[in-house]
Amino acid sequence: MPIHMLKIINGAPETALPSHLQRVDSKYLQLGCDHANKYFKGTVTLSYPLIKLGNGTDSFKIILQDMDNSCSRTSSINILFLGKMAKDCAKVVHQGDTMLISGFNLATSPSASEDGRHCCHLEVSEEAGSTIYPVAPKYMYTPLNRLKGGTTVNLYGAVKFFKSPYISKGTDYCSVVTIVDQSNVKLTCTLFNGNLDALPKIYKIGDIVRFHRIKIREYNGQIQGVTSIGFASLTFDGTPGAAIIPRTSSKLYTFTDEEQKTIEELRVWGASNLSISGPAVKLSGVQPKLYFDLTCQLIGKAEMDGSSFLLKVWDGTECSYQSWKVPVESSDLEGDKVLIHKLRNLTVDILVYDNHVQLAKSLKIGSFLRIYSLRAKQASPENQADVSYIEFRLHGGTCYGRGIGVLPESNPDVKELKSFLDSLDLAEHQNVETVSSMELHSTSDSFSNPVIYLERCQQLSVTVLTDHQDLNVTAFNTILNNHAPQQYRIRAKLRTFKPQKLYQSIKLYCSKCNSLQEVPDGDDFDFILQDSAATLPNPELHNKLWYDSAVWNTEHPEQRTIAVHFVKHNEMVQEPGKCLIMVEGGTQKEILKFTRRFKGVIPVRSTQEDLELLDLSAPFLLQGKIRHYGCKQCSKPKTIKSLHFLAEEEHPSWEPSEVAQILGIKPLQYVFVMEFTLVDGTGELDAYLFDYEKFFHIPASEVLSSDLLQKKMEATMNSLSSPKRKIDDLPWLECFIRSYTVRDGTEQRVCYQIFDTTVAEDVV
DNA sequence: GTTTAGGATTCG
Repeated sequence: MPIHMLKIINGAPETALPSHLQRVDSKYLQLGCDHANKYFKGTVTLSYPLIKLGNGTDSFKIILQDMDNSCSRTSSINILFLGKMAKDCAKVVHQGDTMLISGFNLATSPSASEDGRHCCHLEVSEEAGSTIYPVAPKYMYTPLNRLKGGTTVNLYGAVKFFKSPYISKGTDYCSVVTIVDQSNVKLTCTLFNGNLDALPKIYKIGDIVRFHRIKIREYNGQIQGVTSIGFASLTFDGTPGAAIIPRTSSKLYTFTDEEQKTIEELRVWGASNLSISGPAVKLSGVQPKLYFDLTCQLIGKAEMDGSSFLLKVWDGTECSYQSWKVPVESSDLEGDKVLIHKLRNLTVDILVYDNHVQLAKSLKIGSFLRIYSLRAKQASPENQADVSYIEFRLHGGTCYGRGIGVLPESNPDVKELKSFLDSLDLAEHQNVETVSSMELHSTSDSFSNPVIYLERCQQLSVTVLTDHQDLNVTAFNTILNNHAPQQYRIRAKLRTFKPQKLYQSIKLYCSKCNSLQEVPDGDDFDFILQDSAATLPNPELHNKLWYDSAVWNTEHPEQRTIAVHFVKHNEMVQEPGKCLIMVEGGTQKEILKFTRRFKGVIPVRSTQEDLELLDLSAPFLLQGKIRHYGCKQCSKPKTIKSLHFLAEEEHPSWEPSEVAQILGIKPLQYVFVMEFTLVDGTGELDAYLFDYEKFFHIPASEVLSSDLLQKKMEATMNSLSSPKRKIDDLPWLECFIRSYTVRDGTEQRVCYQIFDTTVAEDVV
């Protein structure tokens, strides 16, 4: 390249100039003289547009003035750049520039009589062996707090914000850059150029830019910078101490030692005055609801519709969340199909929209990209809040710098990414395939086919997670190898469950002593009632201050005395719907009749001093169809008298828990206890369901007394699993499970329990 | 020597 930048310090150009060259005064530029070891020095007073000559050669004409002999008429001379040099110089030569030219041809100027300049002109071309030494002008840089509208200035600044060049609605690329300097004043510049390379190559907040010939003007009361003719820029990495390598498309630029100092000072200032983000987010670290910049490699792309475009990218890490797969015909996908399939667990699909489509189309497979302000959106199919996955979208517009930038291979981040990608053992990320490829030979079950397995992972689950949405799905083969206790999110199918007779799943649980017991059946209650009927009601205990009593005798089928005590409120017996009663001597049938009319029924018997509760195998309270039991081990029943404290409350609610507490009863809770045998394609495990009502959306307490609820539960279980259906046809369940250890004799065993999981509403 | 955009996210 015969254009050599000349470093000029204190106006002395000789540093980089070959020693054999000698300066020639314009008056000695004469035909017939030997100029082989001469150079001409001049300043550009005028430049003409680049034109093509009749023979197709490019030609660029400027006028150089020898400023040291400017009084002479011949000090102005026409210079003709020809061929490639014309093109190169037309881009970089500006009025006011000073340059040295050697190896030129001298020819008679055809226009000398009209323009009054030197009678010869210089022809400058590669063919002639010309070399140009532009002289670095002494550029002045304006601090950002000294800017005035209507001027064209040179600036230095640290990048506070930028939009990577994008295709504007006009004819050019556009890049918006906000810079700031030590004056803490910022300037937003709107830069246009039809040539992408002419815009600054900014990759990160904190990069340092140098703008030459940027126009300052006012817009909406604010100062802004805009590109003007001759705009040029240099960009430097903003990391303090990093090598100072200018990024520019310019073949020709000045750069002095002094400027190195400016850059380093700005770097250091920026490091503590700009919000420079921490380590870049990798796919493995992506969090939902996040906007982030992704540095990645493009491995596939496909046109979707006019307003969206698919990019398949990877960064060598596996996204820790399930990410969406955009359905696309293989034939519509550009890229190496084998590679795309091989990397399918490591790639993510990104849909880019609107204005980004055009740029996306032009991206080359294999190129390294930085996608700015990419949205990681957590999404779920309708009514399936538990099935969440991440959608990667680059929304339309350029807000917050949203866009796509192509990074050169020389970029340090790209170098790092490349060597990381090269170091990857891809087999590690294909465990699904490894496991199933063996199984594929023995079964056609698509459950073990990796592709279908992955597709299935995106299918709806019949269960919903009520918490821990951020947890990732863990495969059974991992869980089964881990130590307890841990918590996992799983995705599996229900191969079978116990008990098959669903009513047997209802148990009574004491949260104090952790005991589980069967729900007593009606016969037990009958037996206890009969036993207590042998004790006659004590008349001394009738009609107390806080209850009224009614007593009657029955003859058939046997002789009995029944006493009903109506608990009063404000010295009045309340309407039946609000009234709690205590019953002595009744049968189960009679008591159940009372439960239909009264707020609550407490079966009691008389002692000499007070009424007391029956044996705790009988319910201590019946409300509606629900029988409330107490724990025999943990309860210390008190006499019934204590109940009047509740009766005196302003609005006695007769909540079972309150009744229990005042009577010294530790109430038992109804629970579903089931064992689910789950399979996920990588293994099988048994997990207990221990649940009051959340899982089935049915209170365990009500199931035994409701045919309807039992049918509902049966229907639910049928939809989750059925021995008649193939495992393939069974739906997915997404659950949280926790592992824990139990001592089984001398051995420790790991068990699993389902929690924070419910059956999806539309399944029930 | 025009226009583009002129910072400030969420639909797909």
